[in-house]
Amino acid sequence: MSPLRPVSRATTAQACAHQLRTAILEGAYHPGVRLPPERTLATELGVTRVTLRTALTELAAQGLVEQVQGRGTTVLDFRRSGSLDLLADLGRVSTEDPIAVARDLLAVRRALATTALERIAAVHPDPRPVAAAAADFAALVETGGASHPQLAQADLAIVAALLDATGSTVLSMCLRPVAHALAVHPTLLGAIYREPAANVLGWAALVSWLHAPSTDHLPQILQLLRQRDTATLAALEASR
Amino acid sequence: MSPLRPVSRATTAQACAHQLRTAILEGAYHPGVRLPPERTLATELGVTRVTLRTALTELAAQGLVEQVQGRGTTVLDFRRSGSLDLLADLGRVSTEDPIAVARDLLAVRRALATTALERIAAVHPDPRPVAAAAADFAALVETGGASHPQLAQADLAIVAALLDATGSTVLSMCLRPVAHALAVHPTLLGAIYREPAANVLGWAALVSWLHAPSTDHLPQILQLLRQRDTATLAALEASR
DNA sequence: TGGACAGATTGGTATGACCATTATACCATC
DNA sequence: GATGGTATAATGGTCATACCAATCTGTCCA
Repeated sequence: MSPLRPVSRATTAQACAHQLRTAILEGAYHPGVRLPPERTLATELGVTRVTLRTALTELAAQGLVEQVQGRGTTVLDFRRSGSLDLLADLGRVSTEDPIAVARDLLAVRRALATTALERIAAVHPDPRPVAAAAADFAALVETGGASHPQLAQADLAIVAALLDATGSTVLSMCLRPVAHALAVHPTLLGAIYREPAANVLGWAALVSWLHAPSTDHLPQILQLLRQRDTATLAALEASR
Repeated sequence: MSPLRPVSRATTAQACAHQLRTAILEGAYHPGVRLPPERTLATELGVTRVTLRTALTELAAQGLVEQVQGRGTTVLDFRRSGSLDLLADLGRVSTEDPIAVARDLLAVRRALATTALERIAAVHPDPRPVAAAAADFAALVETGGASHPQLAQADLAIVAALLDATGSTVLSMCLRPVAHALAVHPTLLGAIYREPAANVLGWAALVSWLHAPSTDHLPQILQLLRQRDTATLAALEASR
């Protein structure tokens, strides 16, 4: 695998959106307060009003602000109306306890994974895509030089294959942002891939189950998952 | 509760976004294909390019399209990158089996509710906000004249109170859009509120558990939840 | 007290222009 | 034949300015 990644070319509007988003998530603007008028914000950020509005439209789509003509732009409570994409930013925000965020992300992932596996046991899908993705992950670990983000990327690919196997649009859309948030959580990756060989074993167990999925053997898989999550959290707590 | 709701005043850009969004969800534009150029779309929709761009920015934020300068606007696979807000639209889309969507929404809700209740059992939060919301719901049912959307609204309020009780930002953000999607699912409401008294009893059981939350009695609550979900699905299947 | 009106504030839309990136075809070089 | 450079067109990103539309606020008057 090449060590090169596509360079990221954020537009001006996305830079504005990023700055405003972190400001809101950090609590610089509390829910209910009004943002400065667009004309003011635009000059403060050194962009045109059109560009700023592009950024604000993005924030509105993410449920961070609400715009109404004549009144202004109001900050919303992202706990109530925020999009799940924000989970990825939540780990970086100083107002949230990163370990609590990690704990809840793991718990949600486990809950949804349980549902996904029950679904798989009911439909008996083709296990090969998942097996292939798991093999990629194992190969990546074997080489040894893979960075944590690279491992996370390969991990996400397995999850994606697993979700495709369920054939459920709803499950895919729910679980994927959670997995992504885990993969970009700043302090979590080290704990998750502390012992990559264990991750490989975990996936291997899942893949072998996948070849003859039954709800009978499901508890063992889930037990393994829970053990790994608690171990991850313990490592996280220890490194605090 | 007043029967009046704030009137919706969609802007021109939101109308454009709505039209494009349903077109994509319906499959008029498949993932990977390019949308017509902005200048063309704008004239077709009878709006300025600025307004159209506002709509496209919203779609991009929802993970439906990707814009890159010089190349064009590409349709994405919303199963892979779509925001959870789209779940609410998914029930209306003809390409998805509404009953399958309902089944998965209920399953996800149950899985996340389980996690939330485990969390509540650990922290013993103040049960009064949830009890108050449940009382509102019961009162609404008692009057008899409440419409299904009104009941759904009151139901959402209970879920919101429950999520606030967990104190978990992640859980709130994950479960709320699912609950909202259930509340606006076109064919589901009738099945859910077929026997509103049963809903009241279910919430009452939850509230009483909430006063002395323990993981020991949790399975009974969850069993009740599962029974109600299967009954709802059965009613849905029967009315097909 | 309450309603009507005027003005200021603020977000929404329209025009027109120009910049930056991408894709494509063509050509020169090796 | 493959590689790399270059011109050109297509397309999204940004800018500047103006005006429309909804909301808020204060004032005045009945």
